[in-house]
Amino acid sequence: MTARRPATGAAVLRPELTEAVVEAVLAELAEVGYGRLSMQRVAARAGVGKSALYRRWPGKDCMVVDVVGRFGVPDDPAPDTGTLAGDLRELVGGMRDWLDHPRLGLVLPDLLAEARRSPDFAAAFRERLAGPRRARSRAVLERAVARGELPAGRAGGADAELVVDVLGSVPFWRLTVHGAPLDDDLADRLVALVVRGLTTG
Amino acid sequence: MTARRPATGAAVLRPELTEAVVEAVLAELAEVGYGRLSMQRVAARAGVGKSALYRRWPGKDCMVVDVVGRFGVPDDPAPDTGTLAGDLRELVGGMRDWLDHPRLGLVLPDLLAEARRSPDFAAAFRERLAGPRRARSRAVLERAVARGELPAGRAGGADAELVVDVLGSVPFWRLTVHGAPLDDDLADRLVALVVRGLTTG
Amino acid sequence: MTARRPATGAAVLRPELTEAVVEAVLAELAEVGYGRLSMQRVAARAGVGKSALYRRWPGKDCMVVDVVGRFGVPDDPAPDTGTLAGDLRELVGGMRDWLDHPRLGLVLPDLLAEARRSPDFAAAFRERLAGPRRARSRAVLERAVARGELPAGRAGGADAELVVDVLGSVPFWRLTVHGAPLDDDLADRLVALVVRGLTTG
Amino acid sequence: MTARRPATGAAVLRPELTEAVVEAVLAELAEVGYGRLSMQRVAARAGVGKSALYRRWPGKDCMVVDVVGRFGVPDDPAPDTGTLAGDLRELVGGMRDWLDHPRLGLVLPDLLAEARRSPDFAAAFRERLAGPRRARSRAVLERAVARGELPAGRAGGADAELVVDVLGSVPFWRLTVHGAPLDDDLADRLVALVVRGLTTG
DNA sequence: TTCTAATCGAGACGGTACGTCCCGTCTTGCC
DNA sequence: GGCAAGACGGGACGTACCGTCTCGATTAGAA
Repeated sequence: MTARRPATGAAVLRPELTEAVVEAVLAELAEVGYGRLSMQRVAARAGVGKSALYRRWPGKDCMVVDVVGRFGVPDDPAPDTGTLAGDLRELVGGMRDWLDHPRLGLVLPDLLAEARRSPDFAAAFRERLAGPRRARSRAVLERAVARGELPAGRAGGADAELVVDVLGSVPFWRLTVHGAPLDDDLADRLVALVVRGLTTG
Repeated sequence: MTARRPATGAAVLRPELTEAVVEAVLAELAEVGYGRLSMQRVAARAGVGKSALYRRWPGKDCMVVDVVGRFGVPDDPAPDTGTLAGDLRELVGGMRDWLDHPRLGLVLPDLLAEARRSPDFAAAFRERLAGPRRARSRAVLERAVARGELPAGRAGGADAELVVDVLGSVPFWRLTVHGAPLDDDLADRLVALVVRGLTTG
Repeated sequence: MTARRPATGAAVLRPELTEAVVEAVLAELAEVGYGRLSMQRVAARAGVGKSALYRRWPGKDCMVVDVVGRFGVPDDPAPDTGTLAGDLRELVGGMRDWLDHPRLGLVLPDLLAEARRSPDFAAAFRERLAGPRRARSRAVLERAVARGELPAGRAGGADAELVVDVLGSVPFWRLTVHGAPLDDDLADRLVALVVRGLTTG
Repeated sequence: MTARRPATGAAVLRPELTEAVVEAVLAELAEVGYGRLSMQRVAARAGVGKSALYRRWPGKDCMVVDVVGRFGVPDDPAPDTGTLAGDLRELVGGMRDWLDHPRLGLVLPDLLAEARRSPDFAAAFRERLAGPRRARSRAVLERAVARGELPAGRAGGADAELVVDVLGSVPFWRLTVHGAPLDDDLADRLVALVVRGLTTG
């Protein structure tokens, strides 16, 4: 589920071709989705031969995971606005924007569907895409405990896990089931609900 | 205003064949998913000709939506355990069991992915599958308001919408992203989080 | 290879439907030919149900042979102009006109092709179509012998057989291989050639 | 001005596959004829994929014309026995043998029928099959004129055209309408008839 | 510099599925 | 029982891709 490396230094896969292919894969994914993505069309769109694709990846699955993996992880560190609510708002907003991205947004549901069936795919997905985002959310919660905003017991363990899921799943669900991204009002209400849920009782 | 009768002669689609096809579609969906589902395999599995399929549905998309729609709506009414927490636990558990169903569970992510791209598909999905489930959740919240467990202002409007999303999306997210269904402990914690979020502040 | 007759007199095949079907068969044959003729289209064109066709004939082959047989035999007797050359001109002209008929002309090559493969078809073809025309030609030759225009020995036996073939095959060949009917000049030359061939030596 | 070479890379249609397909087409044509010839059966019989067929020809029509065209032209030059009658006997015998060929013989009527309806087909048929054979017949007649056996005026123009038709059409007609090839006696009589027709008057 | 080995495009290869059309049979309900 | 309407299983059509494989041309490191 990852890119091949050349065996010896004799002739190296030309990186500009790889880039062209990556661009083409993203464009095709956005337009027709994973299921209807065709290696032939990707190759044609990138202006390369089919063999250039199969030389880099063993198949469609791996190619897509690898390509999407290159663009899924946010480069910036976890938000730090000084308050839990502020940080959560940032997280939810970031998730929403990622999902609504004109290129990547349409792809995530495809990947989830594929992951539900293929364990390899699921593992790659968790490692490359879900994992890094979850780590950012955890960091926010831990910082809130450190600041004393949250009781350590509740936010540190299973509840943290749960909140991480809520922050990821609700923006996804709104976009997919309702066909429109989570608006600012609902995002604020979601953050407020979670904060109240974590800090009371 | 009744169902249209043919002018003369009978030639009605034989219902036992429709049932056989529906069974075959579910089985194929569970095994290979929507993307790799093949009409000819469905026909062969059901022991019918391909034309029997195309006589009933104009294509793969419609067939799958229709077939899944027949099994997506729970027959039983909204749970009524007497307490909001109890009702929510029922809802979350029902959602989890539906998603984890050996036949339907594997299909939902496929449908979401398809819905994200095709507006027709999305509309059918919302009407046949998402809508009825959301109505059940709303009924639970309204009953809690009627019982005085929830303040009317909060549970009636946008917050209710939000909670309905949380109840649906988290079980889905656990199963899809983590590859394992929401366990009882997490389900309880989710319900508790939501109840605290709704009743405090 | 012939039409079915009703077993008993209880309910009789309605003759006006038969006529409509025959018309439709001829029209379809002229337009698309035997190979691409479809029972469905014939039934639709005739405004009847498919079962009306299969109730009258066991299949496509028989239906076409029967229909064409109804129109292939010239009603008028063998020509009698008083001279062999005149009679032959009439025969060749009649053959040419029949082959060039807007409805039947396009069908004969289809029937020949079918006959080459199916002995039943060939027998029906010979009996219904080829036989009557050959009889007319033979009558002309016999009359020429009776008039003393031809020596009995030559025109009576194998040579007559041969001439009958020449008179039928050449107009067919011109039309089919050259795509244009035998013109008057060539028809005259053909007759002259045959007459010289028969009367000299 | 040589054959065009591909810009880069090879990927040339493998000739041994073409040969296998040609063999399969001939075999299927002989067995079931043009109308019932099926591309998938041809492919299966040749042991190739269907796409190998469509890569070579755009459809059934073209494939059959091309395949038959490869085998329709006699390699040997026009016969030259020294006498007109001898040459004509050779021509008629050759035509009869070609039509009675276990593979090609059954196909010609199919082709004629198709040609009668499709001008493209007819043109291909005339160019590839009929044309070369007619040229051979014409050469024989011209040689007879050169030898002084025939008067130039008669054999050179329209009468030659006619004789060429007679020589082709009669063997075809016997085989197709009577179901049996022209026997030697009738062939001799036909030649005699034509020679008398050409040399007298 | 020459040799050599891998990459490059192009595309043929055997397959599989698509959705459409038609086959000949069979069933149903009206006349 | 004739009849229309049309569902039924089957099968061929021509198209689009799949993943593999084979070409000749190009290119770049190792000898």
